[in-house]
Amino acid sequence: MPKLGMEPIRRASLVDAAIAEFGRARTLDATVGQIARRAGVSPALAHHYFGAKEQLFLAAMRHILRRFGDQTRAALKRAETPRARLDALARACFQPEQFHPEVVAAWRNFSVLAQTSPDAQRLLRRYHRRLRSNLAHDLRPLIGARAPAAAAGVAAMLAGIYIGQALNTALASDDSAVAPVLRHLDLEIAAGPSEPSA
Amino acid sequence: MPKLGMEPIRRASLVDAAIAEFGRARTLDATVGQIARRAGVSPALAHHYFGAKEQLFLAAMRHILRRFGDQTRAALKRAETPRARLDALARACFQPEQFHPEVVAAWRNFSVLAQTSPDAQRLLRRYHRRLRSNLAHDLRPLIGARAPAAAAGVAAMLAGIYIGQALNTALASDDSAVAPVLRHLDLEIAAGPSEPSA
Amino acid sequence: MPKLGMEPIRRASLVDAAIAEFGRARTLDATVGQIARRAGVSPALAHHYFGAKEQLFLAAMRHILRRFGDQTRAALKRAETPRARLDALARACFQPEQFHPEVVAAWRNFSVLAQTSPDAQRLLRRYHRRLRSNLAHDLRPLIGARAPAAAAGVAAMLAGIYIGQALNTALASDDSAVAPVLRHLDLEIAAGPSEPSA
Amino acid sequence: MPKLGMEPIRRASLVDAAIAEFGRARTLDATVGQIARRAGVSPALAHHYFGAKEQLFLAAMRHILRRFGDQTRAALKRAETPRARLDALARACFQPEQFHPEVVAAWRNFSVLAQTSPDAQRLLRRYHRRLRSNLAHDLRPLIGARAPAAAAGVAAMLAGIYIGQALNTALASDDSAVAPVLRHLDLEIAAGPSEPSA
DNA sequence: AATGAATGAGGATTCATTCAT
DNA sequence: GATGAATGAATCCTCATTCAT
Repeated sequence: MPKLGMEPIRRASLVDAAIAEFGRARTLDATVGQIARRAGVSPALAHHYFGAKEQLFLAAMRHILRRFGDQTRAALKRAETPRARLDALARACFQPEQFHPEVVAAWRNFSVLAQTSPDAQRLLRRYHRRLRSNLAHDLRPLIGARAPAAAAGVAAMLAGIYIGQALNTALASDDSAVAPVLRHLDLEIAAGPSEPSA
Repeated sequence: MPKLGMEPIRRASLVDAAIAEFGRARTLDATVGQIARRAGVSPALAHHYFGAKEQLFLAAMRHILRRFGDQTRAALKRAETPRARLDALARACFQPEQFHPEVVAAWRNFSVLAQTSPDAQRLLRRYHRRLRSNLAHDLRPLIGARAPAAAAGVAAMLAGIYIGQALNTALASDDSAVAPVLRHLDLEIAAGPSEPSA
Repeated sequence: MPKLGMEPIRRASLVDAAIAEFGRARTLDATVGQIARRAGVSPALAHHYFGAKEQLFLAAMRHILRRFGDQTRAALKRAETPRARLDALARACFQPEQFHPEVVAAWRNFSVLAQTSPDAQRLLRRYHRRLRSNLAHDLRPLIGARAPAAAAGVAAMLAGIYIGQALNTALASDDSAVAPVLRHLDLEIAAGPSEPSA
Repeated sequence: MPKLGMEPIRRASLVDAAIAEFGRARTLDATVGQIARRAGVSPALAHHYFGAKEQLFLAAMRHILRRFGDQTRAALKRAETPRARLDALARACFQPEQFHPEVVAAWRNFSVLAQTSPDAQRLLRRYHRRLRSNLAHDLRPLIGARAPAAAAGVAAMLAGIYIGQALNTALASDDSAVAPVLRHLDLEIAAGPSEPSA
């Protein structure tokens, strides 16, 4: 019983199914067939709406990134001082959702896909750029010209902790994850603006 | 013309071929056939010696990790103070070889493989554990009880920077890569042992 | 906004689109989807009007044959002697339009289709029969009873030259194409009616 | 029970199966699966030996052309005068084998394939070139400078008759097929060398 | 009159792996 | 010790076609 206006519904449910399937088949090879079956449609429909597997993967990752962005923005709005905003940013990266198996797997998929797909690479780089730029923006009032370099350090630490956590099957609470980052922020800020950064 | 004692030679050349093939096919799908062809043998021989593709991949990664370990130990031997050893450790992670395309690709392969292969996961965890333990060992004389927590932060930053670098096609010189880590070490050490870590 | 009387318009535009698409995809696999898109309608509409892909292909070929027939008849009307009519017939087969890529491709499609579709086969045979009959009609005053056999020879040469030309990407001017045929006509006519044909 | 030295056997049987399958599925879409099944092997083996469907098709056509060439050369050897050789050439084109359904279908396949495959196009052109050159070689002693033009006419007639015959399901005996060509040869030769060809 | 929705069937191709030699 | 032979299983993708709207 075909109905009109199904496109957005199908797209969304295929994207959801893709993410869920990433989590299940920890391997990268979530197939179009599996995803479609989970979404309750035929594989042909997935191709009809997304054109190719890669596009479906990309759409799934965009979905995750969009949600991450929304949460981050919301957290930033609630913070009032630069330091509070930096904390919020760090904590946003380690929200429980980010450690759901399917999200972790999606990130892994994504970083692999970025090796071959220019679209994925662009998306991934944009994400990193934004994160660094956000960090630098709030570091500037506190440490001045050293902000960009410090932002890079913080961003690296965030990324490193994320994959470290993602490697352990038992995932730590976000608080223990975020601690080293907060510590690093403390140290950088305490060092003050005068000191030249490497 | 079968010869005696070929086993170690064949194994080594298959491992080399696997690593080389990882670099060529940026995708994960280096096939047994391609690897065998590069090694100048039949795919059947690869199975004969390694049993399965996964084992060949693992052997390749072990090879890379062993070389990394050797280089690290050598560098540590040349350093005399704890701080010098910490520097050496950090620099070892960013030696040019670590950024050769095939090594980067091998790491990526490896982290994916670790999701499904218990052997790979064990190997990967052991590597991380050793790195953190090495760092903590040399941090202890400088900052005391805070050493383990600080080691985790440093290790995370190392990992984060590595993937960040690996994502860029144009790879930075190891000096700019190591800078944020040295900076972090400076800050942690300057803070001294008294201060409690988060 | 469905309108009345759209049927002939849609049919015509689908037929045109089919022919155009034959030219574009040199392969036989012009798909219903591509044709419909080019015609600015949905694939479902093509089925609505033509029932099946094959019927659409047939309609396209009928369209081409009808145009060819019209041009031929017009050329014949302008000719006054039997010999002039034979010339006109030969030249009609090599009019520039017959070498437009889409027409060449349509002929190829058609001759393939004729292997499986009785309708197409019937159409193709009728075309050949008419051509031979036309040739024989004008040969009879010149060579008498040998006319049918000679017509077969001329028709064969016409067909052979057409595919020969169609095979070369650079298509010769119609004059060089028609020359062997005119030559053959000259010879047959010069031989006169008395001589028995094989 | 795999045996050694199977490659040539498998290749040959796949080529045979392909030709047979061309005849059965009058359509162009003889699938690799069908061909492989007929040859008693898996589709994967067909790919193993031929790399791709197109190459298998090409090999099949080369096989047919080679046989045709062999027969032609044999017939030419038995002929002693130029005229006898021309007759032999014409008759060779219409030997019963050339009208076996699978051979007719292979030719059709081939001419379609030539639209998209440079390899097929090259092969097809070479065949035509050789035929014309053979004809011209034996026409020269009889009609001098007009030989090339006359050869083109004869070749066209041969091709035209072939497809004409191939279109009829009931295939005529080779004698009635070759008659118009012999007739044309008679006329051209009777006209002698002096007359300029168009 | 027209279409968006949906699919079943199928097809080329790839690949790890097995086994007799 | 080494390999050629062979395949089963899987995957992405395409397309004509149908149907409710």
